[in-house]
Amino acid sequence: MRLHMKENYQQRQKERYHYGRWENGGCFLRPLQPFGKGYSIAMPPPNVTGVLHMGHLLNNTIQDVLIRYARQMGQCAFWQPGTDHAGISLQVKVEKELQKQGIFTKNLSREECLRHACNYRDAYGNIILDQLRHLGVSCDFSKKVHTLDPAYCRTVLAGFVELFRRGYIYRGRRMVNWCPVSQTAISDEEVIMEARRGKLYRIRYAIAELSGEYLEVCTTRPETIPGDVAIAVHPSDLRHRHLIGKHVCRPFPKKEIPIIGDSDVLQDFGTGALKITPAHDPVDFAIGQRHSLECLDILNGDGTLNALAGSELEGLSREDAREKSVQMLKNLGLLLEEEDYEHSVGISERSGKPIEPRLSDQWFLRYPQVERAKEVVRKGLIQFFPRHWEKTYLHWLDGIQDWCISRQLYWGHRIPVWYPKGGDRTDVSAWHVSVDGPPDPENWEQDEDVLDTWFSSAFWPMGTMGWPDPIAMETHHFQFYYPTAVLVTGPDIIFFWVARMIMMALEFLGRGDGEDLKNVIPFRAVYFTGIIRDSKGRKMSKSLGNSPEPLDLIEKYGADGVRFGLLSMAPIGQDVLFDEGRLKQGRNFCTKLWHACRFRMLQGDDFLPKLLLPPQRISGVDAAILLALIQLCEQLETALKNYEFHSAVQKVEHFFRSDYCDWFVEICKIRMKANPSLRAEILGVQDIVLRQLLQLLHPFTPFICEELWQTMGYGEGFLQDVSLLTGDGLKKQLEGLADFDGGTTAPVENLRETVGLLRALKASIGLANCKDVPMYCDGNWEEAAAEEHLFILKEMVGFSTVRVVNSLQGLSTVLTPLGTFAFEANGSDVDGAKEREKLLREAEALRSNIAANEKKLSDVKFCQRAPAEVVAGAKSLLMKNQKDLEEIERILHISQG
RNA sequence: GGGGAGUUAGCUCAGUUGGUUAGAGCACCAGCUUGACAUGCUGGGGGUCAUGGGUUCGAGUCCCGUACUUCCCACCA
Repeated sequence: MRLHMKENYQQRQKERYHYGRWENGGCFLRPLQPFGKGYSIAMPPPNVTGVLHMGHLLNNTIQDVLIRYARQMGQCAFWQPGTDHAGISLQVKVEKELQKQGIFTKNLSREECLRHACNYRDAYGNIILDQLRHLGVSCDFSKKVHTLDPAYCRTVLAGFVELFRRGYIYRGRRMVNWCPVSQTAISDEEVIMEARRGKLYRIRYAIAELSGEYLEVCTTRPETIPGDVAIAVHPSDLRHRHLIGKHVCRPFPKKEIPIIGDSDVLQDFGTGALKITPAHDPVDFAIGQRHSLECLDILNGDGTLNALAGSELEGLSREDAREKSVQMLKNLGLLLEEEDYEHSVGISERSGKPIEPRLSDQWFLRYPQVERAKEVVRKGLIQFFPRHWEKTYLHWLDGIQDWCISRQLYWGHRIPVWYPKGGDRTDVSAWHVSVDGPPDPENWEQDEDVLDTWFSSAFWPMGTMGWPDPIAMETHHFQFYYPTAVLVTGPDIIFFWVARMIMMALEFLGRGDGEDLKNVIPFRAVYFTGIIRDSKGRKMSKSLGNSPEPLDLIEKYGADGVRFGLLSMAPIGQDVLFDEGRLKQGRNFCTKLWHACRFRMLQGDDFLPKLLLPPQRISGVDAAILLALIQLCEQLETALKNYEFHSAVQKVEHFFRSDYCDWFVEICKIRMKANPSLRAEILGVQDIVLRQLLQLLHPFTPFICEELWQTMGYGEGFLQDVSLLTGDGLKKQLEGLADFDGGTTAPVENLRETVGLLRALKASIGLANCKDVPMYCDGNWEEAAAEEHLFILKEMVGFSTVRVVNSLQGLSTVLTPLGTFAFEANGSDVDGAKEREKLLREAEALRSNIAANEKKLSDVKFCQRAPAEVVAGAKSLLMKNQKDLEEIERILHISQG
């Protein structure tokens, strides 16, 4: 009969309830009066256009774990949330949206465009943060910062102005990556090289001075022929060098162009001759510069060909123009061959279309503080977890190129540079560069470009804390909370973001060395999460449809379950193969935790542990579980210190399930039944464990812990505010409260091992469910230990009595740390033959181990060179094996009769 | 082309400075409605630690080579 109705934990209902309580209770607020030590994390601001994905869940779970743990450890914890205006990404989305309504932004003024974009941002911008609430994030929403907030804009512009003044920012006409779809320049990091299948065309140009002779050239881009201004060959190329100085006829538009010699041309590629289109290829551009060649730009901003390409190609897209020019070459008899050719093409990360190298006027940043940025990481001032990302970081900084920071968009921080109205824009001395603009704006025109989104993000940790405004820095407690403790992000933005934040902080917050640097760096550690992939290892993406909906998962498994599951599958240093089964395990863990607490409560209110009184003397299984608990605390401290969340979660789950529930609680039931007077003491120990467990688990599964903390009555107020004892602290506390036998747990371990061995024996001979069978022994067991634990053994294993007999012959026998025991088999092994075989195998294994160990110990080198404890270990193992073997031989001898 | 990471049970991964007989979870098989929990319990099978050398008394662990996987960077028209 069941005493109680089945009951289950109403997970999502409780989660919603507690999140509301926390927010209303101000749990997440940055402490008003900072005290002690500050611990802050700046959340990587999600894009306002973003959709919550699995990466956000993992990333924010980790940050939440860290910030909650810091709170428990009594630190002033502040988690700064925010959103990123998302530059191109938002502008593209707004324009698509407007197009549906028949509105085209090219017909609108900049102000009107901005208004639409702001509306869009305001409508969708907070969705993702709101979604994150379901996960239980404890960031201080009242301090939320958006990258286009007025205050943050001042940060960004001040950064620009100062970098300009210091000579790091300049304007120049350079070859940049042009996205013809978004019609803006993009940075090198936003270009993804992709292998694309195309054709390599072998074509020939007639040599003007030598009628009937041709120079052959290979190209993948025949549509750029109108932009050709020369053909280059290697000056020492015997096939071609006599042609240098002569000319070829460009077929369309018809023109004679020179043949030049340049050693950048690869002799062994294609025909060894390279057509030079300086406006549309970086290598060609460089060659063109060297030879003072004209730059013939035949493309419009949208990627179509312009009038310079000639009337036949003008207006065509790049793709159409390629087809057309191939046809034209064919017609002219100049196309010799086309072969399939796979080569890598630069693709715009945003539009997915090939970028176009384009010469244009742009703003560039020469990175400041490159060497010191390397140094702070190399010297461990900023620690990377996992460490190997250091190499990627350092390598990138080694080959760093100037960064094109201007974008031809309206959505973003507009470049704070003004030119005299109608004046010459190239005259730098006439420019006005300031955060607030010129006092007489009517006489000036502001630069049209905006800054790359990542430029604004580079100031995130300092900007959110008020930099550079001294008053704002004061109110944000910059001194107290900066630098942030840790940055939690993906390794894919190590260049985009991590490196740039470090350089900006070093540039602006001080130039000191040594100790000073500790207050300058933007974060003391960077934890790189893995990228979440599907079970087949593919990146999760919308197009593949392999990404589960995060909110559905939270509905299904609860926020606690999702958090626990995600952490358990996220080992340090590797990508995460997503497995929904883990989330289920997470939920199951929570359910079991709830039931374990429920069991405690069902023992009666009179024992409800307001005071947590342990027994006067703690020993035996009580001491063992408490020691394991202390050890668990220590393991968690280490794991969290090293950002080993995977290991933390695994350790706590193992302790709870295996040590506490399956072993300790089951024994408690037996002890309480056998000796009701021990009830209060036993439950007291359970309370100590459960209370500590709820605290330990709070960072990982905050909701259920809060719920149980309240129902169990373990403390007043919010769980997060109760200071968490370290393993050492807990040990001291226990020693202070009771006579705590923290000594050897060997007897309990022996008991546990014996239980396991006897259960296995019973199962293997078909007695798993028989509890009324006698257990036999022939008198050689360690009675003292057995007596103390006999009733536990009886119930845990399931036997009626111990029958001492003269011989174990014909019985199924097993060696245990507490002695040799036997059962009378049921059906499958009536004469004990099966177990005898097992014993024979065991004896065999023991003999070979003994032989190996004897050999080892007789080896003089081993005894001399191995450490003493290893030698001693081998000796004691040898002895144990010999003893076990003797015992088995004795049993086998007896049982063979 | 340069660099990183990896290869341990069917799957996902642990495995501390080299030291007893290599672990966990999932999956699988068998048994169990047991007074918290079947979202559970008990038991079980399953690994030549990718491969070839080397160092060592001793190698999953350290060194060198090879193969494969994967990521990043650069890029030849």
